[in-house]
Amino acid sequence: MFKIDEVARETGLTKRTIRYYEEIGLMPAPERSEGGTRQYTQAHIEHLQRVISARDVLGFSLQEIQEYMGYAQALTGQRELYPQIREPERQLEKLREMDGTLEAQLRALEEKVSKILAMKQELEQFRDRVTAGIARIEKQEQQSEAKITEGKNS
Amino acid sequence: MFKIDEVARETGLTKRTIRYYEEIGLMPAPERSEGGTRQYTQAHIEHLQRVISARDVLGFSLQEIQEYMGYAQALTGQRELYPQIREPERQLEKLREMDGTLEAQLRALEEKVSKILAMKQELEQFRDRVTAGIARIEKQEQQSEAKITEGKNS
DNA sequence: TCTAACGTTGACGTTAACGTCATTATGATG
DNA sequence: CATCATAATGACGTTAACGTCAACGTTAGA
Repeated sequence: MFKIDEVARETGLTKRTIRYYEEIGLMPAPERSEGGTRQYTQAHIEHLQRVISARDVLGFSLQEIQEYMGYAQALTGQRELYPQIREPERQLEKLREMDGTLEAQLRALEEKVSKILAMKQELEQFRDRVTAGIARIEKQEQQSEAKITEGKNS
Repeated sequence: MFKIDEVARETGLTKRTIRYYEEIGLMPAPERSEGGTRQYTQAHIEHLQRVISARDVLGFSLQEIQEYMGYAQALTGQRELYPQIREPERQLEKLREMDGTLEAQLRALEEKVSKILAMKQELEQFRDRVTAGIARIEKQEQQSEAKITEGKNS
């Protein structure tokens, strides 16, 4: 059981942000002590770390993260795969909807990866030019040093 | 030569956004007609597309994109690799600084890619569970259909 | 040349994602 | 049990990234 300040230290978020994420439903509300103090578990911390990852890495808005986390929660089994619907027809419908959403998200991720890789290549090319420039100048300096030494020796 | 509305259509940005990007220095100010109308070139459009890519794919803030674009511009040769500095010492210093920044950015990109791939794997696992669920229900429905047919035949 | 459609420049509005008080309650500690 | 660091709540403030509206100038076509 952690208090909010420990969670803040663990995750790097501020206390305000943690409460805010709870407020907008981005994280499950933790249990409270008798007096009302929030008591977090390890699961809350992990949840937050996934949120942070999605926020920073994917640049998702917090709303988008909510959708994403819906699936992630279901995946980790914290929530049932699909709610208790009796009619197989409705179940199928729901599952197919989820399948479609997931496919779309996967495609989006793939596109992001390929775009990032393209940028990475550009940066690498540029870095190569920079390192080549460094080598060139260093060589020139060596040569002028050599000349100075030569001059001394003559 | 394009007018702002065409650029907007090409890039998917709004006119307001295009002017805003110019205002904050995120894109080079285009030439103006005698009357003051902005006249964009193909280069401007390409520039904007790179900005969009960095914004959407990397989730960079516009400020971060400015730094990134600084290097990208240098890379495409639109700006000199490094300004006309005469002293090789200062040149070296500048180049090494760029090298450091580039290395850092490359590491950041690599981390992003690996995190995205991790998320992708999770989503794929989940999708597999969903498709399995779909298959299971479809099979059940087939079986009950078969029973009905059997009942008819008896 | 006249006009409708488009462009420009302010200037204020908006939303997301928090930051920053102030006030009041809680809880571990000597 | 007194006290002092923490926690909670509420409310207002802030910043980035545009949206929107008004007032006015520009341009291309009949």
